[in-house]
Parts: sequence; structure tokens; C-alpha cells
Amino acid sequence: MKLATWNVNSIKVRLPQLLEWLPKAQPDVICLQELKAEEARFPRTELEAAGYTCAVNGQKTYNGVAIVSRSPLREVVANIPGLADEQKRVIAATVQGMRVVCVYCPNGQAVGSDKYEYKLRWFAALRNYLSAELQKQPRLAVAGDFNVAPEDRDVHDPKAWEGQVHVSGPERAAWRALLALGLKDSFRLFEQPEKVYSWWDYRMMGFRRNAGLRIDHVLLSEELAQSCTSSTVDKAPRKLERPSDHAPALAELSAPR
DNA sequence: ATGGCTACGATCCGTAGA
Repeated sequence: MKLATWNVNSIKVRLPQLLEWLPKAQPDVICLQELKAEEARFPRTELEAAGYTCAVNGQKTYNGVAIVSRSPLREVVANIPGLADEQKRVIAATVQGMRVVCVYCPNGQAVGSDKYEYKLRWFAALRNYLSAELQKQPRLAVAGDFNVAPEDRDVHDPKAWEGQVHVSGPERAAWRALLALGLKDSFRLFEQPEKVYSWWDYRMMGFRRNAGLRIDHVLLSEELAQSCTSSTVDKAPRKLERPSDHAPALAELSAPR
């Protein structure tokens, strides 16, 4: 079972790249973020032709998430239940006995801004939601764009980024509060090369200089983490013409015994 | 110099991303 997450930054623009990437990477489940499209404009037909079924929580212009899967998606739940939020950032579904939560966490814009406060409130709500989900289903995966680089080694230039949004103390504390639920950052279950990132600024030749951040993550509950055999970032789609600024992150799980 | 891309929607620039 291969689980992927990819912030596509417009499903309309990136559909050709997604359709090219799927047969190469062969993911079983893909969590997509920043669709920037309403559900009616989601390319369901094209993805079904590629062998996938979709659960979509979209909106016009901003945000929007989807889970794309080879196996049927059951018990689909959109958004964080009980959280008043116009922004479509979450969708969850059960696939092959595993609960998958796809998240597009707020950007936060700048430390101290209204959007930053919203980000921290939102993370607190996410934590409560995931805590309840774990009670119900111990086989839980949370994949998406978290907009937090958990440690300095996830940042190309920690000095330049010190105290900035995505790395600030409160954001990293919110990240650790998710781990404290018993979730593991699948990437850190393994020895990894240095300077692996999942996002690079479009400007200043960010990708060419590998000036990036690792902000796209696959979190796994203890039970799923035990069956995880690899966790990587696939930089290949970021090298194409007209790429998303994010690359896909993947985790591979062996069949449970 | 606080910029530099990219996507979107209704313009001919503003908002947002990170």
C-alpha cells in the first residue's frame, strides 16, 4: 500500500502532470491539496479512467482537498466536525481498513497576523479531531500540507528562517502536539539524506538552489508506523515545465500481518 | 530595494500562497 500526498496548486493546471505521475509512482491512495476548484470542476472522469475513485471537498479559487484511491472510499467526512470554518481544508475516508485524513493546514502568512492566529486555532481543532479519530480507528494516517517545518534540518537556511512563519515556536509546538497523540512523522522513521524538502519558492530559482522546506508530511499511528517500510519525497514532478511549488511525499506500508 | 513567481478572478491589478 503506497500512500502519497501532493499539494498540486490548482488541479486544473496540474491534471496532466498528475495523470503522468500516477502510473509512474503507482500510489494506491493520493491526498491532494490546493485544488482551487469547486467539486463540479474536479476532473473525476479523468481520474476514474486512470483507475481511481475520488472523494472531493472543493471550493472556488482557494484551498480544496481530495482523496484519490484505487480501492473504494468509505465513510467520507468533509472538514473538521464542529469547527466553524468556511475554508475547505480537510477530507477523511476509510480505505482498506485504514482511516485516511487529508489536510491542508493554514499558511499563517506572518507571525502575529490574524491568519497566524487562525492557523494556531485551526491546529488545536485538528489535534482534538485526530484524538477522537484515533479512539475510533487505531489504523490512522494523516497526510497533507502541514505548512510547518518541524525541525531546523527541515529548513534549507534555518538562520534566515528563524522565528518566521512555518518554523516559529508556537507552530512547532502545535506540530509536536499532533505527535503527542501517538502519531509518527513517517519520514523520520528512517535514516534520510540531508536537505530533503517538499516545497521550493517559485522565485529566486528556489528549486535549482534547493532552497526549500519540508512541510508536506505523512503521519502514521503507532499501528501503521510498524508496517511502514519507506517514506520519501519524489522530486521528479517539481522538475517538469509549469510545476506545482510542492513535490509529492510518499509512505509505503506493508500488508498487516 | 522586503522585490523576485504562479494561480485565480474579474482587471488591465489585487489577493494569496510560503
